[in-house]
Order: sequence, then structure tokens, then C-alpha cells
Amino acid sequence: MARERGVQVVTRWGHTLTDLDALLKRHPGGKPTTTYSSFLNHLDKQLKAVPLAVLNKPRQLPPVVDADLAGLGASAATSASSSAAPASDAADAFGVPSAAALCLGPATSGVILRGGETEALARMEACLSQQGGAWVAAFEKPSTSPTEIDPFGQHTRSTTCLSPYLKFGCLSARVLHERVAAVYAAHPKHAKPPTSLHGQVYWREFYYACAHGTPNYEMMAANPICRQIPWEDDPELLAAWREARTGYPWIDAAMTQLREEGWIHHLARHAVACFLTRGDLWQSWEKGAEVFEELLLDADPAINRGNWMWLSCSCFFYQYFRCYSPVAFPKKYDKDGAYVRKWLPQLKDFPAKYIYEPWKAPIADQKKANCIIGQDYPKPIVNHELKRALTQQKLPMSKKVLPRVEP
DNA sequence: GAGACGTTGAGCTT
DNA sequence: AAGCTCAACGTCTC
Ligand SMILES: Cc1cc2nc3c(=O)[nH]c(=O)nc-3n(C[C@H](O)[C@H](O)[C@H](O)COP(=O)(O)OP(=O)(O)OC[C@H]3O[C@@H](n4cnc5c(N)ncnc54)[C@H](O)[C@@H]3O)c2cc1C
Repeated sequence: MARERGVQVVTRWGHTLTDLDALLKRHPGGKPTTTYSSFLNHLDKQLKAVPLAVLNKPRQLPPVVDADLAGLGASAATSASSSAAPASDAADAFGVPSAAALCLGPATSGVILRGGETEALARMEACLSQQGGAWVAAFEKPSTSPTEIDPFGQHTRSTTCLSPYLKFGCLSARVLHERVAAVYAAHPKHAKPPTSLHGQVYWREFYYACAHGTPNYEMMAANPICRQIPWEDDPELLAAWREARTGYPWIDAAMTQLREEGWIHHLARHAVACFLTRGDLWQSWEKGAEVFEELLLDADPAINRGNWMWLSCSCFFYQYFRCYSPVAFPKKYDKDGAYVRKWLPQLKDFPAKYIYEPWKAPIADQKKANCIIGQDYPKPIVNHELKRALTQQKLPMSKKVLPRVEP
């Protein structure tokens, strides 16, 4: 349309660090790689062609929204010049449709994050200045904790929690990259990819580049990089996982935080994704990705689908014996189960000894904690210990047998 | 074709 | 705390 009308169109790559077409041209055969270290070699070269980010000043005028284009009809038409236009039920004074006009119900979560670039920059700067830059310089992703009680609060945090801002373009990946580089310059002994904070931004770029150059990246079938796995299809198991009633408090607490806050820590995503797919329930990673896309504030198909393939050993990562235990893993971070107590208040008075496997608590303890397993909180829908016993048998797959267990 | 290596496991031995 | 083993791994380098 612009061309027909003689309007010049200027296109810039801004959502990623690099121009993904140019980045892929640096890959052998123009094909994306599925290994991070080779990716970094190509990225290093392309980064040299990336100009410094321009941080635009805030606009003087509110943007003009064409009500016809937005499908709202003439009555909702407003513009910057008609500043006296009253807000209608369907849209505010800037023409932004109301939640009701978009057929959305009232807010269901008490957690409200302020959006926008101003807020994003303030949050980024808060991270950068933490411990005078030492926090950013020392950032090692695998050793951050997934059980923070108030991850978006103003105090010190486990990870940056900037993902919703990056997803919506409130925060430029290039701005973040440059600001972190400035901190590194002042701290010569800073961490390095893949575990550093720069490394995290490069993981984002990695999945974007891979998605950009891979047909059917978002699914298993007809996806050339995705291992074809005969997942089972059990709607009951999927629903129990989605609705936080697996009977494993760590899994259910994370799924509850996901629904309430729209965000969980990276390692909590690992835990619930592993549990749904290769670890325990053997359900398709695509089903899990759909749930994440509904519930995550930072939901991003390139990153989300890529990480689901990773966790399910469908691409990028294949060490199947690195498997998360829904009981042992959270104990490393939260011995007393404060995170579980916050998100699953039914269990708040449960003894710490049984907080991650409450079905093992004697009935007297259950009564004392006011929480009967099977009644106030579900029994486990799957036996993780049994599955582990199976993988640990030192036998060829064909000779393995399920050990007998008590009902 | 062998060997190193892979952001983030568990459970055991030393 | 650090090192070892998983007996269903895949990719890259030499
Ligand atoms: C199954 C699964 C699904 C995921 N789905 C999403 C998603 O939909 N959207 C999303 O943004 N992230 C997703 N992630 C990646 C990661 O968990 C989040 O980006 C991270 O937890 C966001 O928190 P943060 O901003 O504090 O991260 P930080 O550790 O502070 O990292 C800074 C930024 O780097 C990027 N980043 C960090 N980790 C990754 C990663 N593993 N892959 C790609 N980019 C990364 C993000 O943009 C993040 O905001 C997923 C991970 C898993 C295991």
C-alpha cells in the first residue's frame, strides 16, 4: 500500500540484537545451528555490524489510532488533535480498546506489572546498579534460585525479571546488551556465556535465529530439527498438570505461580516442563508450550518452543539421564518449603519433612496440619520414584522391568 | 570412527 | 566439596 502511494518505508531490525537474515548468512549453508558454541562464533562477527542503540525521547503527542482500522467503528474515533474527545466505554481517550471491548473478563490476578519503556529502563537500571555492578558481573544463571517469594519486588532479585519487557518491546535487547557491556568493562573478571547475563541475551538470539531459519519450528511434525517422539495423549494428566493438581507440591506451586503471576523462574520452567514430558507424564511438549503461551507474560514462540524442545530432549539437548526430581530438586533451594506454602496455602502448616512429598506424612501429621492428602490436596498422579528406578536399572532397554510397589 | 563436549540432575562415594 | 556413574544421546572436530 505504501509503495502504491509513493510512501517511503524504512524497516529496521529492532526486536533482536542483530539482523537475523544477515546473521543466518554467516552460518554454513545459511542454515541455523542447534549448538550454542557454534552460534556464538557467528554471532560475534555479526555483532560487530550492529550500531549503538538510539534511545528515543518520549513522544510529545499521544499516538493516533485509526478506529476504523482497529475495527471499533466511528464512535470510538479519537486522535491526538481532538484532545477533548471523551473516553467511551469501548476505548480510552487514546483509542486504546477497553478490556470489555476485547471480550476480556475482569483481571483475575492481584499481581499487576506496570508496562512501558520508562518502567522497563528503571527496572534494568536497578539490576545494573545492584552491588555497584558486581551482581551483573557475577551473574551465573544455573546457580540462581527458582523459589524467590516476590521475584518482581523492588528488593534484590534472583534474575532480572526483564523478560516481559523484552517480549513486548518495552526494553530493547540492544540497550540491555550495551548497558551490561558497560558494567563488564568496569569489572574485568565478569562471567562469560553461556551462563553470564550476556549469555542469556545470546540464548534469546540463538532461539530467534533458529526459529527464523527452520520450517515448522513450532511443532514436532515436519520440523527437521525436532526428534520424533511417540508422546502419549492423556487429557487427564495434561489437565492435572495445567491446573496444578499433580500431587507434587513443587510442581503445583510453580504452576500456580505461573497462572497467578504470569512468570516463573527459568529452573521452575525446567522442572514443570521435564515433569510433563520426558520426566514423568510423557505428554507432548507442544501441549505444554500451548499452556505456557496462554499463561506467561513473556510468552514468546521462538524462545518458548525452543526451550520446550530442549527440556523434552527433542532438540539442542539430549542428556536424558539429567532428569529433575519433583522432590529432590526444590530441596536444594528451599528446605522448609516457603515457596510451596505461599502458593499452596492448603499445605502451609505441613511439616517441612514432608512438604515435597505430603502423601508420605502419617495421618496424624496430616490432621494436625489441617490438610488430608486425597481430600484437601491431591494424591500424586504419577510415581516418580518408580520411573527413576526404571532408568537406573543397568540393563538394555528391552530387558528392563517395572519394579513392584505397594499400591 | 574415536573422543571431547554439552548453561542449570540425582544419588552415591571419597 | 568434589568426583563418579548413568548401559535410551547428538554434534563437532580431528
Ligand atoms: C520450557 C521453557 C519455556 C520458556 N518460555 C519462554 C518464553 O516464552 N519467553 C521467554 O522470554 N523466555 C522463556 N523461557 C526462557 C527463560 O526461562 C526466561 O527467559 C527467563 O526465565 C526470564 O526471566 P528473566 O528475565 O529474569 O531472565 P534473565 O536470566 O534475567 O535473562 C535475561 C533475558 O535473557 C533472555 N533469556 C534468559 N534465558 C533464556 C533462555 N533460556 N532462552 C532464551 N532467552 C533467554 C530473556 O529475554 C531474559 O529476559 C523459557 C524457558 C523454558 C525452560
